[in-house]
Amino acid sequence: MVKYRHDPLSEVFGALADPTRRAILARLALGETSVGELAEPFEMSLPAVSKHLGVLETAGLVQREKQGRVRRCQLDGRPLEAAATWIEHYRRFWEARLDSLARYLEETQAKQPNGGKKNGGGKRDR
Amino acid sequence: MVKYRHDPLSEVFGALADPTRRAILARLALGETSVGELAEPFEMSLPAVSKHLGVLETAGLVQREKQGRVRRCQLDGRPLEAAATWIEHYRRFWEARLDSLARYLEETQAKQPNGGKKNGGGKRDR
DNA sequence: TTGATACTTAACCATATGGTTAAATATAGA
DNA sequence: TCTATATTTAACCATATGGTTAAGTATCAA
Repeated sequence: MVKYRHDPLSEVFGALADPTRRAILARLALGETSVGELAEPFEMSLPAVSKHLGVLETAGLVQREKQGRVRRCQLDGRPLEAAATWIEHYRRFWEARLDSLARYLEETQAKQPNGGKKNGGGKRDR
Repeated sequence: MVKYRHDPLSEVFGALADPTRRAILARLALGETSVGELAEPFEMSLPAVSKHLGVLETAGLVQREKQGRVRRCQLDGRPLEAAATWIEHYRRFWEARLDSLARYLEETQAKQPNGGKKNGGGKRDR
């Protein structure tokens, strides 16, 4: 159907949306390794890990470099920056709305000495 | 095949891995709206938007609340926190490795007055 | 009660994703 | 040159995703 030309942000978030790939990044954060070494702790075939590496690579999070018959993989954290920026932006937005709600509640309480309760002494339904 | 019980982090990152859904969150950051209002700017059917909202809702990023025949949708930024924390962790790791590389290069340059070049005056191939 | 409005659910389709095994490729080493 | 090692590519499968249209449900309003 091809709805959008793969945008970088979607690729990065998509790459992070899998526990195996996050584990691979976790391992790679400790230092570079070969594909085989990387695949060893996982209960899946080597081709499966190789595919995950492919996803991480097209997202720009991993670089594979051929050294003899071994491929050394290393983390590239740069694409995480855009992702972090995006998240932080909306997180801040949301927190700002929370803050304004808190301010509103404080003001309401300041004006209504009963503690801000609406419908102060009325009957409650259950 | 069902490989893992949907973990929250994968759901959040998966929800963010689509431009339509990110646009929905962007709209919702400005304040709550109905589903119809939310769907209006998108070139897709209402059911499609409703499905996207479903994805965002199961990721905990959006809450839908029935008010009469209208559904008010609002952003919930809380799940973004875990996502931001995860990303920041690995970003820092990567930056730390960059820093230690930079330190290494500086040290190398300090010891080798030729500017840190290996193979100082030798022939270059190619 | 009847109809319009605001959605959601169902059924369907094409493509993507995540896995498998088997075969291909490239290089190191005997 | 032959063989073992490291990894990718190919072919395949089941399920997930992102979209569609059509039908269903709930509520407001005449």
